[in-house]
Amino acid sequence: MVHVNKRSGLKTKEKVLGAAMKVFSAHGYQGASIRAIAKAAGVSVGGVYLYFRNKEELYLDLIRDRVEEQVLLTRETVASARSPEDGLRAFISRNLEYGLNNKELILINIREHRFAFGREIKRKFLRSQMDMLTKILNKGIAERAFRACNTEEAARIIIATLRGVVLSMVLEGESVITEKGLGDLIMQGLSRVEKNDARGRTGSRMRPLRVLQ
Amino acid sequence: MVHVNKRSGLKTKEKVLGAAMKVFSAHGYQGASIRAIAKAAGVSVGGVYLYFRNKEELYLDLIRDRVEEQVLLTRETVASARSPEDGLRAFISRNLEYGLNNKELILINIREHRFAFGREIKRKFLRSQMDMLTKILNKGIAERAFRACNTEEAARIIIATLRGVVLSMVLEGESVITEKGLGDLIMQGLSRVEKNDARGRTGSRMRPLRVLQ
Amino acid sequence: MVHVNKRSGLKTKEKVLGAAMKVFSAHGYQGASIRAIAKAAGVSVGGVYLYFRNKEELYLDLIRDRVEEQVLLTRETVASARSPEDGLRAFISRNLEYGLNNKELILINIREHRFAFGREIKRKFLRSQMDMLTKILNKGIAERAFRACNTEEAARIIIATLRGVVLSMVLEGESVITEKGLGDLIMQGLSRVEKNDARGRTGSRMRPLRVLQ
Amino acid sequence: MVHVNKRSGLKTKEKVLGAAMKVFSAHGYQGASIRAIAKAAGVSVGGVYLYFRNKEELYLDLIRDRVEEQVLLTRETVASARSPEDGLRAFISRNLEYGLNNKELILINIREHRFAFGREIKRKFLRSQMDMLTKILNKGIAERAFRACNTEEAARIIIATLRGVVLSMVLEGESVITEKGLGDLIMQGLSRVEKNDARGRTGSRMRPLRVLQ
DNA sequence: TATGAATGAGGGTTCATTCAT
DNA sequence: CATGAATGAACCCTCATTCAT
Repeated sequence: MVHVNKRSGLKTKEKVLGAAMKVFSAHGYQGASIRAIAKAAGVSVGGVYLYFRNKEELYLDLIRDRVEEQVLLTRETVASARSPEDGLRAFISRNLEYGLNNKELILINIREHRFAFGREIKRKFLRSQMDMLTKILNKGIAERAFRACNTEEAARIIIATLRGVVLSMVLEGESVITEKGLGDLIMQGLSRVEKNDARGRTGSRMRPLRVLQ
Repeated sequence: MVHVNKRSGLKTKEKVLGAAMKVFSAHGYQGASIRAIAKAAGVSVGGVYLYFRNKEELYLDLIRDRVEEQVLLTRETVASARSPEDGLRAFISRNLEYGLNNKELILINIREHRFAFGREIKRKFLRSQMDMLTKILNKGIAERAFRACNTEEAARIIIATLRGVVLSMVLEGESVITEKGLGDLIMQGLSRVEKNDARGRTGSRMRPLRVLQ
Repeated sequence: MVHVNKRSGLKTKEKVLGAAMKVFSAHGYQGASIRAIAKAAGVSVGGVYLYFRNKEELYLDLIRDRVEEQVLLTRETVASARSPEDGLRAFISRNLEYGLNNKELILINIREHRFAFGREIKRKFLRSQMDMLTKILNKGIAERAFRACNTEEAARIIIATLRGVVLSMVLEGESVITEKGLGDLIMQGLSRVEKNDARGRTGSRMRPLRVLQ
Repeated sequence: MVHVNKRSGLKTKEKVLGAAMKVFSAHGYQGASIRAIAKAAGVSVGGVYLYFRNKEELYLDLIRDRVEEQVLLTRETVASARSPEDGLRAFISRNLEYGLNNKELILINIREHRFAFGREIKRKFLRSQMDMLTKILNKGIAERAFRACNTEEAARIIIATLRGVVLSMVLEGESVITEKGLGDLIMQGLSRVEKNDARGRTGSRMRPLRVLQ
């Protein structure tokens, strides 16, 4: 049962990575025990340490691969878009798809935010996402497909929204939100009134935020 | 024989709750040790167990209080809105404010999602939020202030968006997103084209999501 | 069984120290497990860590106390000697006695020599021994009780001899060597020939040491 | 089917023994890992087990060889001495030399004294040393070169002294002690007074040892 | 012969929980 | 009510040993 195939080394490493993904996402970094990961992988405890120097490195290996893959896929998807709107929809679509296919990773990323060791990877990922998105928005505004707005802010909001939606899907098993509904809301908003009324909104109540301390 | 207000009983419990909030949010559920919480509260280890049966119950007490408070505040805020749009903006505002004032709780809630014991509380909270929001949306559509749409879906998206935005603020120290920018995007969307074109969007590329397995 | 007495804290610490002495000397630093020490002390594993931050500190605490005690006792013993010869015999006597009463410590000290953390303590101990001894020797030579010799070297040899003898007693359960026999040999040597023949020895074969490399 | 000298079998065994000596002496028995020994020997982990059933046996093989060699060398050296005093000096010289050339072994022998498996080897070694020495002493006394004394005790003391001196050299990097100084002290002692005063010493203070328990 | 991936017992250490005081 | 010493299971990690190749 030990000689899965001649490259059993690689096989084991992958088994461990797969199990780690499951266990990390289910119990968090701290809550995940190497024992549990090893058991889930059908490997001995020592076996895990054959391929990863320690728990931290196993965790890092895990997220690094997935994040890089996602960056590449998104870039490629967006590049083949025919128009800014198409690009934005593709961006949304790709992110939703990615989130649904990597639920565990989403959770891990959010839950372990305080770990210095994962920070760098996440920062780079966020920056790459922001870059793609602002490019799309700027192009859309230039082509008069999108209304003028603070593209930095809009990009942030869209990314945050995607994160929130994916999170809902992961945490609550959300099934109501559709790709189209989300795209439509981001494109058209809720308001029924004619566009070009940027002034109008100021009329509504705008309570200042009260942040304690 | 409970001496509720002998100046000591309640006091200690509150000291512990306050300390627990700090420690849980700083180190996560697993990373927080009872010892650390007790020390932060200026109480003995045993003292903690005088008011909470165990770590889990302490955690539950913690989130229950805050969640209930938030539900009440939101309800009240929304109730005093003069129009659906006002109500929606107030809802957004209140949630952002709450998130900023309860960063730790946000994190804890997301990070410890796997705990069966927290599920119920969160479910009730989500339902209450959804109820308020769909009411606002339905009223807005009826009053022809909002365009027709799947209110259930829209409400979910808005709640997810708020969660995502708060998360960005907490995790990345996000400072670009403003309450107005967020409100505007939700109200008007990005598109510059005239409204009343619900059919139009279909023209854009709509890749079906590929979800693995 | 937990409340040995009101100062059970101190009691436990001492139980652990006693057990540690036994286990460390029996199995060496590396070979001694905290589990074994705890068991020998009749204490739980966690109990050990209540009084010592870690294994290293436990070990250090152990040797520090004993070494200091020995230094003081020796100093006192030597101080009350009436003559250099008396002083030397007292020094020898005290060291033998100490060695026999602290067999474990002797072993530990020798066996764990490579540990940086014990070095300082031992160095200070050796220096204090050397100081006392050279003082005795110098005085003896000045008083013409001892023959002229390199006191530094002689002191070293005597200390080494004591260490070797104690070691024999500890390792082989040596019982042939007596305090008197040892003292006599150090005082008079083996030779039957008259003294004042420092030149004579050169006659004997003196092969130079061949140290490899 | 043992292929003793197929240029490989013996070679590997020796490489391992050499590496083991280095690693054992540097880290002690417990601190030495088979992995480290294998690496130092340029051999695979499994390769070690081809020639030694386990760690213990590797250790035993190691000390056995060296000890036997030392016994032979000493015997030979002593045999060629022209007088008892020459023989004693040669014995001392040989032991010092051996100690300096086998520092690791010295340490290992002392540190791992608890191993039942090493006991026998050491016992035989000690007996052989004692035999040689008492023979020299008895002959010296018979020839009236040495003063009358308990030869068993004197031999023990001398062996212990040699062990102590070598230990000092190994542990503290002792460089003060010379072969001549040591020989002189053993031959002549410290005392300046005329010899043939075996009765005299009784005058000095002779505190009885107080051994606890 | 020789390799090195794999195993799992055991190492040091932490921490939720209990309970005598 | 309050304390904190004590417990022991569980954590991460190492390493002697085995065995398919």
